[in-house]
Amino acid sequence: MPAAPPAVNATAAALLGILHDGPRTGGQLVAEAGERFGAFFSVTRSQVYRELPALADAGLLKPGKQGARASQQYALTALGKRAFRAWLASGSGTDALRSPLVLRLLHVESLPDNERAELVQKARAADRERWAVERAAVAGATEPVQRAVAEFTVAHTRAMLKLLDAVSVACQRSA
Amino acid sequence: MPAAPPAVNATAAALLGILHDGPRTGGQLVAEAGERFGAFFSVTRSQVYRELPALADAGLLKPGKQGARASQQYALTALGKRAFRAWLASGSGTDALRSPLVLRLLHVESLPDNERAELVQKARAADRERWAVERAAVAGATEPVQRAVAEFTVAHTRAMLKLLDAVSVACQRSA
DNA sequence: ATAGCCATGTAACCAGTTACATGATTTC
DNA sequence: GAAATCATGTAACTGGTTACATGGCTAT
Repeated sequence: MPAAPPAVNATAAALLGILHDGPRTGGQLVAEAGERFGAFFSVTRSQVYRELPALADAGLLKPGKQGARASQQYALTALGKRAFRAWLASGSGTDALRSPLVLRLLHVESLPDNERAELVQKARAADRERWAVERAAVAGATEPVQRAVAEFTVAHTRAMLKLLDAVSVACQRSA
Repeated sequence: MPAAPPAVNATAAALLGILHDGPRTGGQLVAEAGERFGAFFSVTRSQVYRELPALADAGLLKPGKQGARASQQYALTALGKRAFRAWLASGSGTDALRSPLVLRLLHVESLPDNERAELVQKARAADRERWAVERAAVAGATEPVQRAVAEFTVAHTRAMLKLLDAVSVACQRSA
């Protein structure tokens, strides 16, 4: 049997996933990661540019042609494909939510009215916008799994909006 | 006007929040953080033990009595209270979700049947358990804000369960 | 041609995680 | 009283973020 592929982290796996659809350059990966799973998995430019050379060193990617502006194309290798498959199967169960915003909301009653209102309003505006984008993604999804994932992100954002509403109401009442 | 309190990160803020209810030792903080907001904001022991001396150095906490087993009590200072208030108001809008599990689900159709089933099953079992705990928390919540937050976590977990179901169905269909 | 701009890539920093040492407490 | 155990605390490492340098493209 072939040597076990090296273990990769979630960020690297995200990139390997995209590279299944063909070679990409760093900037393209950043953009595509944002589009495809920005709603439930954030990836930053710097992470991408740090991972790519490391993955190439590990033999999971093969550097390809140089593009414009010194951009470097990378292509998936066979080992890279196997590393991705291994990551997929190595399910770490559920993953923890970590939301500073909710933490703030828990203590929001100790804020003066104006600051509290601003906090809630800003969060609500941001989430409303997110929500619209995510609903559009649901409408545009054709594959059933992609559609289900899109619906998940919509549900998540809707839950947050509901929370913000409830907090808003609770504070008015206690005022 | 008084000097601006030092900026703190979300982890530190979580601890400062708890310490509003009285002095605590490191271990107590770990336990209480897990109970109070483990469902939406994870805090690990090591983070706590690194933050506490740093916060004391910054003057946000004041070391108190030594407890059993060399455990050190810390109490909130006036500066600490102001730093917490400042953190509360410095709302960074919405926070990004980062879920390796969803990332896996997106690609789950490329896994062999048995591995796919195991991944989905394990996640489902873990989430079902979480869900039960969270619903109990809703039932036990008396304060309206706390209740709304608890309901948010329930909604989040329910959305994840729904996603897992949908993925499961989609895969059966395509098999 | 040149000035500004924007994509690319780099490096230093900060936060989160994992794995390990230490010593008090409890149990036999 | 000795051994095992478990809470406490520490240290090293990995991953995520922020801030900066560089150089090709574009528009005037």
